[in-house]
Amino acid sequence: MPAKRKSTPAAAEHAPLQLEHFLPYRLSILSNTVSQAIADDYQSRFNISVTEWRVMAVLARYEGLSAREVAERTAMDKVAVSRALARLVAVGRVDRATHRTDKRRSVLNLTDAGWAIHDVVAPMARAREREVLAKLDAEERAWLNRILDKLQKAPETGSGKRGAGN
Amino acid sequence: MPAKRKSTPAAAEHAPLQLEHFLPYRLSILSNTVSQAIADDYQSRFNISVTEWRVMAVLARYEGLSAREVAERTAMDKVAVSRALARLVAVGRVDRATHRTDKRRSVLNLTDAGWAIHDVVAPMARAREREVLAKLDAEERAWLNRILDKLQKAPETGSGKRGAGN
DNA sequence: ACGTTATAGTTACAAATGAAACTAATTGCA
DNA sequence: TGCAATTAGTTTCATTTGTAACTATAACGT
Repeated sequence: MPAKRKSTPAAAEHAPLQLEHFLPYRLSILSNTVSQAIADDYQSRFNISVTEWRVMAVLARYEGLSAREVAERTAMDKVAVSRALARLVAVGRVDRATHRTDKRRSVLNLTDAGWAIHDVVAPMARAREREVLAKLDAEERAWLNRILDKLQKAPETGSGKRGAGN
Repeated sequence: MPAKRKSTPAAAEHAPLQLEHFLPYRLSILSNTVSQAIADDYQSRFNISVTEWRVMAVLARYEGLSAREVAERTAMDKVAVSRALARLVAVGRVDRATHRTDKRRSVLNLTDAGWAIHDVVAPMARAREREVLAKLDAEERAWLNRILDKLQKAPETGSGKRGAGN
């Protein structure tokens, strides 16, 4: 053991992680960068959060969903969905009715105002995605798709919590 | 326009996003799944957060950093680092001294207790990463690396906030 | 030397998030 | 029927996080 250890590139006996090559860390940075870039676009303009936008996005695709179904399709938990919906209904972007035969369930739809926002934000989001993907060539994009599919599959039998983290 | 619109796969005129094919969304899910899987390991056992772990990881690699340098290397903002350090110092996992010539700066190092935890957690984290990567073959892993490098480069000239989101 | 500006880090407050408890309606089944 | 167990959704409370303001020290320009 060296008597005097120099400051900067240290501590080899402990095999420290190199964060910059560590997959979870890199994914986290990338995911945040990309999501933020998109959110910056609409957050200021429409005062809408990522959570809210995701709810609107699924309601645009599937009309008349219940809150639970929204939660499933957004990979958010039901409390987060409940809160997002409360705000969206309050500002008149989503219409909430009660299911005819099951009075526990709500029946959710975008209002005209909701659609109007959707029709601005969705193309913006797509454009941003395109910008990001433009850094890759066609072959790389194909591999990325394939890799994401494989990584998302088979959540390794065990424990734990899942889900989107806005 | 159809007089009666069926409920489920709706609203084509509005070109809604398909979240499940939307890159930012997929990255977010994947990143959270992977980070959570690892965090589950150490969070319960050592009562340590992702933020704290990242700080410890860079201090393991570079001794004597200042808080600002830790922030740079973890891609976290300085407030988050300050808070993580406060806890780490409080529980005796990090030692904080003051820089000789610049009394604003702190000089941070893992304590023995900090190293002990590091030496358990780092191999666990690496093992989890290996589990995730085991879903890919060697070729896919190579592409993934290359793709992540390219995506992380050139944060598209513009605006915005960056950073890791624990 | 001295005031201005910049930098390191912390604190205070508001908003977002997560976990658990809770209400209400529905289902299953004895 | 009638009651225990489920399911949908909300509320409450504690914790976390983000933003801005703040303190202290150092650097810069004259």
